[in-house]
Amino acid sequence: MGRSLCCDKVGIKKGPWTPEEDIVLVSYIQKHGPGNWRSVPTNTGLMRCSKSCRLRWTNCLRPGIKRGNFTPHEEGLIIHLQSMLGNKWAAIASYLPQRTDNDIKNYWNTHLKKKVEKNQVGNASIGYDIDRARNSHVSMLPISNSGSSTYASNMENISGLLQRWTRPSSQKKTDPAQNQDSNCHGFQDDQANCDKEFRTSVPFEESSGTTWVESSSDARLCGAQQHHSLTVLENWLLDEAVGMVDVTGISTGLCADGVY
DNA sequence: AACTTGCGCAACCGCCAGTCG
DNA sequence: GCGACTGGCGGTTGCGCAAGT
Repeated sequence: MGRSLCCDKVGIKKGPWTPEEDIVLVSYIQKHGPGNWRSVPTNTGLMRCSKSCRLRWTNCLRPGIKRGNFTPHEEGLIIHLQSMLGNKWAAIASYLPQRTDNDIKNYWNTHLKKKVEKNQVGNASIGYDIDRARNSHVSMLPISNSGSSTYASNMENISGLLQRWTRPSSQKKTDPAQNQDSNCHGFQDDQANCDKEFRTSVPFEESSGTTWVESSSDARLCGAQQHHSLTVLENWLLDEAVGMVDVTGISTGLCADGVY
């Protein structure tokens, strides 16, 4: 159409995100919520295009993302869904709320595609009841609503996740059943795997007091920098919570009601 | 120990659909 | 109805690391 792409603008930074950039982005979204990505670079001072910010958030920083190996159930589900839906990764990802479409796409391209081609994993007997899978996430997934809506981008999901995210740590510790529901997608077999995930709570300062923000810490950040980023981010958040750090004037914290 | 190869995955690119004025 | 614009999606690239030689 002749218009320039956002990423073509002069001064737009590309490449891997730094921990500092992650902090700024997370802080902003904590405060304003995801969405209106166009305003994110402007309001945060990040030298990134809006698309890059959205991608970083949805693929790496948003709460509830599960990292690590795919379980046999997840694997089977992806194969089954791929055979049914084709390369509709966003649609497939809606059945695996802990996984991003990018993760699923990468896993398919690097593992499952070869497996299927070699018939190491048969199409038959995957054993998944798709309706059951869908219903198990009915409160989180927008599948039946609009075709363009996906898990990763759905405001209800984000706010829902953050509502769980902001559960006081004391409640979390004393209510294991609730612990499971947010990050496990309903299959009992997978719950065992979810239980293995190491989870932490990071305190956030909030206008009305301290909110405990929980996140799955197995690998919330991405790539080789993830461990470093995680450490820096958590340390910063801890420091921020006690007023030791002030980065770019952006205060961390959730909206008063804990929802965007 | 040095080099090569393959893999995993974050990030980018380009297109499309939806929305708004 | 139309064009501008934004957000979302799928395909692809390229970097970093681990395994192999």
